[in-house]
Amino acid sequence: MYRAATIKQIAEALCVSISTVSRALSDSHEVSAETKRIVLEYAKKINYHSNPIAVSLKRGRSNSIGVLLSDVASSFFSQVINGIESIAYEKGYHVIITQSHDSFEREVTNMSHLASRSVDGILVSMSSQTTNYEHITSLHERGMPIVFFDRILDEIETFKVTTDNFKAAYEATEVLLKKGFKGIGHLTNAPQLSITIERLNGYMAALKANQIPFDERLVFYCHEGGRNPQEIETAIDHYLTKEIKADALLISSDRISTSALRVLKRLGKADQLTIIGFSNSDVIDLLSPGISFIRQRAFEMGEIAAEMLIKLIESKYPIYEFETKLLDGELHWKGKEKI
Amino acid sequence: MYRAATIKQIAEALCVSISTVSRALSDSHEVSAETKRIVLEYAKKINYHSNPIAVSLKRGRSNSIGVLLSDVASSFFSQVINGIESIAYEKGYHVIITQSHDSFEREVTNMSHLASRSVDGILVSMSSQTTNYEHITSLHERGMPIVFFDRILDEIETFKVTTDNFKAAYEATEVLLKKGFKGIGHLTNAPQLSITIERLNGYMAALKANQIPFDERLVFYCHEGGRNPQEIETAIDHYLTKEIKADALLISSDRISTSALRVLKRLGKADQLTIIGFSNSDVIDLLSPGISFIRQRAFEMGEIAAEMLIKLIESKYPIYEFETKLLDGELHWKGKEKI
DNA sequence: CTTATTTTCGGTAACGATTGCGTAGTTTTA
DNA sequence: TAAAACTACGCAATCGTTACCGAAAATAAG
Repeated sequence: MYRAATIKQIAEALCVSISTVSRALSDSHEVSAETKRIVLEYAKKINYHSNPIAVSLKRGRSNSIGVLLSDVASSFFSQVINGIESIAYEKGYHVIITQSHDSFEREVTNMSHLASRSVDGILVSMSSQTTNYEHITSLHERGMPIVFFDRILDEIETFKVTTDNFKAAYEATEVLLKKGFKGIGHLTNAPQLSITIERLNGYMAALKANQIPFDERLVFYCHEGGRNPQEIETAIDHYLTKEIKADALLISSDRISTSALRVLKRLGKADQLTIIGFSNSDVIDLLSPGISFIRQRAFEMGEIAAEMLIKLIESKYPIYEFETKLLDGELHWKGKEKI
Repeated sequence: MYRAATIKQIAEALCVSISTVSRALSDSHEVSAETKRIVLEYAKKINYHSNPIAVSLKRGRSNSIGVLLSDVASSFFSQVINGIESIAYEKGYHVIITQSHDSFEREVTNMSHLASRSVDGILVSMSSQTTNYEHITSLHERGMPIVFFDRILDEIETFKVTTDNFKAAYEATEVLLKKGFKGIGHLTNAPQLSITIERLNGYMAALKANQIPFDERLVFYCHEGGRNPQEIETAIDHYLTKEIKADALLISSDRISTSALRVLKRLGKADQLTIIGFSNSDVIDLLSPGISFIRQRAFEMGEIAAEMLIKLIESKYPIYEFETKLLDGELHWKGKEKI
């Protein structure tokens, strides 16, 4: 088996002490220029690289950050990861990805797994099933740096970054109203998620601003976030019943948007419901019938989250001032006016 | 700052030696049942978790695997990651993701970054720009377990898993021929990639089997893999010229397929070229005009790759028999017949 | 030419866990 | 009852690195 070179080997070969080698390699002023040169030269010759595990043990830091999200195989989250990775790479951190698949149990085990793996900090986007935050608060209280992105948690005071969901949902609803739609349904995610609440509020505010009474039958929650196709079928059936009188839908997630469109197409009723959905799919513009969408600045969100976390990790003094950064969604209207 | 509990603390609290605590925790027979009970109980009480960094240093293994691929924000690769992560999680490994963005330099630096991070093994899908394999062979020769997936490398003898690209391209070409298309173009990736070569061979073999002479003007390589939209524009322009007489395209990647479709739609010539493309997008069925596609078993590929790598890592004896596993692509025909 | 001060380096104790070896104390065997 | 064997535990080295402390040289100050 392959054994890497160590400073001990260098020390023995050059007849100097281990300390001197260590200092020479870290360019300490406590070692002469000549000795440095010799050590560096020999280190390069035998292809020495410091053992990061030993350094981690010594320093109590691993230079890696954990990411906890529901699913990597989603256009939104994979773009976020891309952003996270770009910053982490730049600052010399490793990214360790774990998926909850929106399961509470997996979120809890992943969380403790990451903690026991001594990551220096964790980026979290909540699972939609989570209603108990004990696993996060306890870790946070014991000093683990945590930054929330997308699906954030009000209960914990720290840095957060998410889309301005209120505004995005408000604007989307308003567009639909301006285009003449009367019965705007809101098909959304699990009710406990921050993004669900924010978007619902934006939706309701837009209705109110336009003197449209809120009808709670027009709101449908997908507790499984659209993982279960049956859920979407039920939702669409619901909106297509005569009493509801929905003519447009504001849909709160990528998966639900596309699933809903699929169901409508299969039923041959795609023209009955105009969809505007949150989506970061890179082929959304090619869909037919074209659906309008709100694109989130996912890559940027990943970058900002990673920057916030690294700032938290590397701060010499405890931080008490936290920011919640809101990113604007980009609304793309592709539909027709309601006649 | 948060400090985790250590066996030393347990030892002091219970007035036993560190060795005893360590043995009790690992359920050694050299410690009495009573002592074990006391230690385990106390460990649980103070929420003790062994420090994996210390264990890694001692054991010379980190229980983490590195992944090197071009881009996480792609439906195919994100599904592969999903598969990798599911196996790794199950077997107690961490997954460290790095992206080359198809840049040779990033591939080299990521590779050495992963190696110096002492991952126990690496899963590699080659960058499309890579033509020099020194950074991989040298690491492999020094004993680093490496498994290739998707874009594999013949030069290195190890486990590999990829789609049966020859067969998939052969079948796709044959379907087009059976449907009556005469001028089948092949719009593909960078020429040095294994998948490019295999697919080209499948394409050519299908032509030959149907007595169609091969016309090299019908093959167009996207050296940047479609990252540059201009590349696709040029390609489509090329296929739309009269001399070429292409009426269908076999496209070798997800990004190129959708970009090509976008260009065609913009030109209003989507009906002139029937597309069949490799794609793992989960909304490909909703596109219009509908394009036919070959779906790769991405999740399964990730699972298999991770299993192979962990087998390699945990094998007590050196392995000399390697397998290259080929997964069938799933062909979905959505087009019309050529009149 | 002494006495300070600086430069340069070595010894050694951590970091947290594992493990071979030694050894009391107990039990088994002859 | 004495020798042998076993049980249950402690000591200390080790993994590769860093950092504190001390101490020879080398230089500067008086």
